[in-house]
Amino acid sequence: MGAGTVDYDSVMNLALERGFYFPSGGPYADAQAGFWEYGPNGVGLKARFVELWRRSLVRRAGMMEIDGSQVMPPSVFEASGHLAGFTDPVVQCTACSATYRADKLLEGDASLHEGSSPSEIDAAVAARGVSCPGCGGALGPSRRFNMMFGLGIGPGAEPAYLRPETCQSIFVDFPRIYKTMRGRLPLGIAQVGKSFRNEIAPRQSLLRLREFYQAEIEVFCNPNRLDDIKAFGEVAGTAIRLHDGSATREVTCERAVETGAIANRTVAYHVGLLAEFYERAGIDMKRTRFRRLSETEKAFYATTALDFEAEVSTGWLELVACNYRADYDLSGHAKRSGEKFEVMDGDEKVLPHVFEMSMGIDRSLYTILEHSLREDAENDRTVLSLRPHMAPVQVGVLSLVKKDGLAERTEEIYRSLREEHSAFLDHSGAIGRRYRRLDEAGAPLAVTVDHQTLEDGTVTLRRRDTMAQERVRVADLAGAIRAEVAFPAA
RNA sequence: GCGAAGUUAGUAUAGCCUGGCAGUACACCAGCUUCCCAAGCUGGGAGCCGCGGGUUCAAAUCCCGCACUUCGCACCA
Repeated sequence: MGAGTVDYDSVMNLALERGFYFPSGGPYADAQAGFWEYGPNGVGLKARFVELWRRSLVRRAGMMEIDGSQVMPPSVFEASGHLAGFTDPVVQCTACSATYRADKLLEGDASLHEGSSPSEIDAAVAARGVSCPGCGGALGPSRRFNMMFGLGIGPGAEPAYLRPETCQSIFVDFPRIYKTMRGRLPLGIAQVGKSFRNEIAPRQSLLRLREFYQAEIEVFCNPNRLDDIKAFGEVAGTAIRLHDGSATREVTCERAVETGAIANRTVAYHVGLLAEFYERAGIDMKRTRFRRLSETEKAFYATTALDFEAEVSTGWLELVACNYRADYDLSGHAKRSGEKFEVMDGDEKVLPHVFEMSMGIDRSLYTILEHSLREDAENDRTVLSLRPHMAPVQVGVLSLVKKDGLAERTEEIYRSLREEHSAFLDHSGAIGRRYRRLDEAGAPLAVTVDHQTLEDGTVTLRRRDTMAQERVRVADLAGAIRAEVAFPAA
């Protein structure tokens, strides 16, 4: 099947029909856009994605994982720069009420800078005589639109915010974790959880949400020892696809450092682990790239920035932002809080630098679905070829026919498997229909009980991708499934 | 936020112009059949027709408002 025959709509349809995800607030008309729910199969896929992330990144690189609060006080976001920087100055036309970003309309105006006040922007609008690009009407006064959701805590409605990224608690907690958990540089601290952004125009289901999952990793390192990574050899030969703005070329992590395409081994090591993780997650790596961001695209804190992107039917999609943030975060929190964020690295006292990998989980799951879905025209079926260790349903347990005690025997086998494996019991309808349903949900294996089972204690084990079957003794079944769905390791 | 088009069962849709019992296909459930790949037969469940208001004896249908979706613009740590 050609890649082009699977598009956004067929993934969306699969998601709705097979319980992967659907809009939140179903029956109510005032449900806002940008909020989606995961159904049973979506939860299963997400759980396995996160488990693979823990194995392939957190545990493999000896990181520590925390789980921080989603609500944080204003001071955190003063220190992080979000209160000042996570806002867009907007102006609205008084005639047609179209809204524009003021800094885009005034691009190139030397009197303005990031964080110009509304009055400075109004002055620039007046001085240059800017009017509405749409209808030519007069522009109203500018205001700042902050993308953070504000909250009122307690009866006094004390201000607080839903976090717009998970990582701030990692920075705030870093000194405590480093001390109490006996950390040593370089130290990765990881967190998976929800973040919230008040997007003006959320679109395309999981691709742009107002409430979404992130998996973030902050690697704290000594800026003087960025090439001092013991495990670098593990990924030295790992290929990554680097995109420099015009061309994409595949290089090994080692070569990327030698040629200066990647600044140091700390960055290259983690980028290599990331690439291996996504390969294991079932994304088609030939349709991915690490894109180097230009100066104008970089976030305001980043000194070097790579976006890990995947090609899907709607275009290139950013899955992970990899930023070298230097000491921006720790020095910001040190200054705002008055606490000390320096730590000892051997006999050297350093304020660690941070390399961040900020992963969008929802987008990653969408990409896995799109890259895994195929139409098998020859056998007239739709197949979700998830890697076996990623599948929300690992094994279907079917009776070929219900009578002569086959149903009862099937249920016994189902009960013996379901605690260890995600199993699905099905008696009803034609066997081919049941196989196809399992194919569409991505179940890699199906066990079928037939009359021979009653005679010799064997069942058939069918593989989703090839439709091939073999006979397996019931006693060996759990082991066979375990081997098939095991998580990969280096 | 702007513009356009939409919103009817799990999914895709007909009906709307011209107001009068909400239908079809696939999917789903049960039974029969069937010893391995969406077969067939019989039966069944499923929808406050996006939400709210108005007109009318009567609204999926006409009018108004709102929400959401898609596409384009704009936006996007």
